[in-house]
Order: sequence, then structure tokens, then C-alpha cells
Amino acid sequence: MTGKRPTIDDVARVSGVARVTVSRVLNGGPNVRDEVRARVMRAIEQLDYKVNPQARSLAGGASRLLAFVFASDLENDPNSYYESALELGALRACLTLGYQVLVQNVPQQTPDREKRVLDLITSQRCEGLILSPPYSDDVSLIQAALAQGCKVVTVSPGGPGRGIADGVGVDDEAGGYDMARELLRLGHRRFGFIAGLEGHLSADRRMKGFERALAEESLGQEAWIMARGDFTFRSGAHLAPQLLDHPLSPSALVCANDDMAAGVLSAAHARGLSIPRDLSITGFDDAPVAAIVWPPLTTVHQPVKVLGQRAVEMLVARLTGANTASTPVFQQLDHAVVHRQTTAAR
Amino acid sequence: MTGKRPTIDDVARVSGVARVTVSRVLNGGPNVRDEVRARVMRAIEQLDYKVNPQARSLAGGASRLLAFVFASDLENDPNSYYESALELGALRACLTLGYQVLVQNVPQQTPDREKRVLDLITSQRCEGLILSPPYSDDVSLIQAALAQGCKVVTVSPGGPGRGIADGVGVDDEAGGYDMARELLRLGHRRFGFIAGLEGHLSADRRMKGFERALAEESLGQEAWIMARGDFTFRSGAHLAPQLLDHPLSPSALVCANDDMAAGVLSAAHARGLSIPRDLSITGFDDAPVAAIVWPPLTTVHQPVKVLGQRAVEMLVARLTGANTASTPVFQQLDHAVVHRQTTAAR
DNA sequence: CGCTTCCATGGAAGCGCTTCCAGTAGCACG
DNA sequence: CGTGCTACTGGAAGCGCTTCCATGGAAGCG
Repeated sequence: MTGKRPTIDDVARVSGVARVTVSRVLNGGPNVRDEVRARVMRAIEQLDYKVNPQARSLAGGASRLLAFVFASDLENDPNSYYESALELGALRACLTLGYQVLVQNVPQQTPDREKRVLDLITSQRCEGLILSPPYSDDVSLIQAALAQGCKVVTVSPGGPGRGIADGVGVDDEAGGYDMARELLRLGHRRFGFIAGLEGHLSADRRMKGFERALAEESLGQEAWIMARGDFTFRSGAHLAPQLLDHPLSPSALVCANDDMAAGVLSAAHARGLSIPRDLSITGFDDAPVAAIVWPPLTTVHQPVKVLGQRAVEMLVARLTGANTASTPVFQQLDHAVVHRQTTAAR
Repeated sequence: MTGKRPTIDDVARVSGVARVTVSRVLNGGPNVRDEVRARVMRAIEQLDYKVNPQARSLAGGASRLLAFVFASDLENDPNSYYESALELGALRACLTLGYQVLVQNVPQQTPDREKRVLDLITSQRCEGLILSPPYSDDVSLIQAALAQGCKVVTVSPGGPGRGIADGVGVDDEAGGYDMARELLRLGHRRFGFIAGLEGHLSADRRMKGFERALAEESLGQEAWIMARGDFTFRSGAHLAPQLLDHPLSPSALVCANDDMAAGVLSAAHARGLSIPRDLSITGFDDAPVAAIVWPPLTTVHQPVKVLGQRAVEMLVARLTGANTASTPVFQQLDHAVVHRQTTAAR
């Protein structure tokens, strides 16, 4: 059964047409009579013919290969949800679009990380690149890829990433704002905020939104304290005590993502606090962990899988010429505050 | 800068040799003088030449493409850790081996799932296939892939998967046994066991090991009750009450994976139980969630990322001819019981 | 009715590589 | 000095496809 696979010439022979005609049928080209098209299709089916993507790529100059790069490192950062969901969405979208995605993990601390990414797209001849945070804000990387003729879509870009290449994401600033409004509504007036890594712009926007909501209630610097984590459970658990012991004595801890919130929750349990009676805690992302911890976490939902799907769709639109916009396009998807059980009235 | 990339002929011209010689250097072939080899290398560097994998594949008949198939569906089953870690390990291994992996997600309930997998490997010309549970036990799928001339490695195969193709995994039966011994040592004599999905053999082996440990203490059917979950948090949370309300009144709940254990934990909290004082709970896998829940979960660690890495290595060994064993090889990696805080003496 | 235009099809070239086979040079041997 | 090696190098063919251009016939037009 290992016998050689049929080629386009086999199909041509069986259906009694020239190779070119089969190619036309394969690629949905025009100028083929319906009768002939049907005959070719039948031969394809009969022979169980599948185009050889390598040959097609070589001849046509289009590899139909996309690259998806993510930074998170399972060693230090078990939160693979965001990346997994993006990938799954991308994979799903590819299924119908006839593209394949090559995944690459490049931990953020990799010394020659930019080169690693560029090497992948040049050596594998990728036509498109999906960048997840924090790479979606790496302007020099984006420009280098673009210069290679590789289309780029950034997922959840912050300020810099936005506007250079196509992008897709939720409005992080509004998400942070909405979450803060919710806590204000519940009567909270003293906050702790656990921010994301320095330079992670989409996380910074969450904080900015939070700040804006406070400002609307005339609450300034005196009303909240900030600590900077690295998105991991560990950092949340580590930072929580500092904030809780601060003289401000916050009644709510707002985190830039769910994993850190889970860490805060764990630290709160460890010191015997009752959640949400003694302390309100919020996250961001609505990752599975948010529903798994006890009590389940109030957070901001974002449709991560759809983000991945859209990223591929936008890329393919550029590649097929369906999108010829001369300026970068940004698709903004909806977020939503999800009320669970870690928030209560003060 | 979008200018065409250099080809092997450019390298040949610059270094003053024939194309074939460059090809020899590229592929580490013999019969090239050191001086010539160095000259070619210099030209490659100078031109920043990268082999065109599509052309190579077309000419040489080797795509250097591997497929990784996993079943878990983020919609119903947020536990992407196992698959993510496998993938990451596989990706890492590929980095040095010059292979690429094509990832595909095929939810288990997909009607034509076998066809979907075969389509991927035939249409993309994949040379190797990595199957994670439950596909690692799908004998007909394995044989179909093998018949296509595609090498197969199964990850954590149960009975059937083992012995048909190369495989890698831990000793699930021993893992279940070890965990049970530990609970017996702590004085537990009445158990609840939350098993995995019917037909998920590696999970069944965990139960078998558990049963054997009990039997060694002369504890039989009367000492434990079983419920069957589907590996999700939800199913653990759902099943726990049934087991706890059973007249046997188990003092420990043993779960076939961590997510279900987290669900049990959540259900236990919901009914006001104090863990581990009122109830001991154990998981399996040592996924990140095990360290994130409160209190952190006692579980059996397995080196998932290494599993993924080994899977690729075994595949490549077959493809390059480094491994010519006529019978399937199985690599068994070590597991270890990780004591955290959901287990206590009875 | 002779002209252009359009549609449907095919022939040939060539994408960038590897593999097969045919050299050529250098050397030891009798 | 011819023979038979071995070590190295190159020419040519061809992998399975797409693209460019040529061809023939059917329609459209004045």
C-alpha cells in the first residue's frame, strides 16, 4: 500500500485532458467547461488524488504556510491557555482555508529571538506571521518580517504594534475600565493592582482603563497601590502579601490576568482570609483557571480562540488579495465582565 | 528587500563549484575536500542562503514533516496542558533535528476523525505521526497510517496501542499503584475512584494499579466505589457528591487526572469540607492546575514535555534509519508521586 | 462574409533541489 | 608504463506542479 501516490498527470490521463486543465480545476480557475470539470473531479475522486503541496509551492511560488510565534514558556509559566486557544483558533481557520500553520515557541529571554523568528519564516518560506504578545509589540521584528515580504498580523497589540501591521484584539483599556467600574459600584474605594510585565502593552492598557475609571470617581494615586508581576500564578501569590500589608489596606485586588489572580487567591487562603467577604479579587482573560479555582473568579472575558481564527483569516485575506487596504486594519472583538464569586459589596 | 532569495545555483557560482557539490555540503555528504567545503560554507553565509524545503522535498522525496494529532477540545475540556506540553516538547526537539511539525486538533467526537488524520498525512506528505491519547490506542488508525508508509509514535498508549507502533510513556499502572500505596500508608481504607473516559486505556491502567495496591492489603470491591468522568474539571465536580454521599463514605477520592481532582476539590469546598482534614484527594499528571488550586494537590508527576520530545526523536530515528529495529520500541519514562496538601493521615 | 473577440484547451518551460551516472585525477602495484 | 583502485567533482535528468503563450473554434459585428 506504500505504492506511489497518483500525480496530476495520472488524473489528466484518466480524465482525458491535459495537465493544465486539471490544474485549472484544482485551483478553481475559469475557462473550464462544466462537463470537463466534472470529469476531472471524478478522476480525482477515483484515484484519491491529493495535490502535492511541495510541488505546488515550488512551481507557484506560494507555500501556503503561516507561522505562529508565541513566547510563553511552560517551565516558568504554566499558563498556556492563551497561546493554546490562539493556536486552536488558528488551526481551525486553516482547515477550511487550505493553509498550514507552523508553530514556534520562542521564550522571551532568548538572546537572538528576533533572528529565530525570521529564520523560521525565511527558511520555511512562510507567507504570513501571527505574533502574540509580547511579540505583537516588537516593532523591529514586525518590520523585519514585513521587509521579507511576509504579511503580519498582531494579536492584542499595544500602542506600538497597533498601526504597523494588521491586528486583532479586544479593547484592553475598556476591559480594565469596565472591571474597575464594577468594583466601584460595589463600594470599593481602596485598591491593589497587580500589573503585567514591564513593556507588555496590552496589560498596561488594562491598568490605564482601571485608572481612568477611578479618576472619574475623583480617586487618584492615593486610592491604589501597584505591584508588577509576570503573569504567573507564582508572582500573584508572591505579590499579594505586600499589597495586603500596605497601610492603604485595599479591599479589592485587581490583576492583569487570571493566573496572577489565582495566585492572589491562594495567598489569601493561606492567610485565612475569606473570599469575597474579606477581600475582592478580579482577573482578566477568563481562562479555564478562572472557573476552576475556589471560589470561581470574577474576570473579564475575551474570545481568545476567535482571536486566533480572525488572525488567520486576516492574513489569508491579504495573501489572496481579498484585502488590499493600504493602511493596517485592526479588528476589535468584544470583551465582557464575567461575574463569579470573588467579588462582593464592601 | 523583497528581492528573490538566493538559490543553490547562486551559492555554486559564488563558491566556484557545481550545484551538486553544494548539495553535498548541505546534506553532509562524503567526498568533499575540506577546502571546498569551507569555501561553500563561506558562500552560504555570505549570501545568507537557506535551502528551499519545498524544492528539497520535491526532489528528494522527503518532506521532513511530522504530524501531531490531539483530541482535546478547548470548548468542553479546558485542560490543554497535556497536549500543550507534548507539543512544546515536540517543537523543541524539532529545532535541532531539522524537522517541522504540523499540528492538528481532531475532537474525539468528530465523525470521520480517522479520515481527517489520514488526509493530513497524505495531503501534506507527512513522514511521521505522533498520536496522543486516545488516538494512541486507535489500532485501525495506527495501521492505516503505517500502511501509507508513515512512521508512527504513540504517546502513553494503553494495551492495544502498545506493541503495534513505537511508543513512549510512563508506567501508568505503577503510577496508580504508587499513589494508592501512599494513601494506604496514611491509613485510608475506604476509597472513591474517579476514572477516565471509557476506552481511555492509559487511564484504565491507573485504576488497575490502584486496584492492585488495594488487593495487596486484602481490600477488594467492598473497599471502593467507582465513577466514570471525562477528564474535565466539570465532571470531577459533578461526580464528587455522588461518591461522598455513598454509604461507603470514602475518606479519600482518587482521580485519574488533575482536572477532575480539581473539580472534586471545588465540590468539596462547596459543601464546606476541610481538605485534607475531612477528605483526601489525589490527581494524576502534575499539571499546573495541581499547584494552583487550594490546597495544592497531591498527584503523580509525569514528564509530559519530555514525552513529546522523545516522540519526535524516536520518529526521526526511524526516518533517518538510525533505528531499524524490526519490532516496535517502547520507551518508559519515570513517574513520581508528588506530595502536596490534599492528602493527610486518616 | 471577413473581421475581431472571447472562451476553452494544450504545449513547453521552469520552479530549486537531489539522485544517478559518468567522468577525472592521484596513487599503489606488478 | 599500463592497470585497477579510491577520492572527488560535475552533467543531466527529473520530482509534480503552475505560468506563459499559442492554438483552434464559436460567437459578435458591420
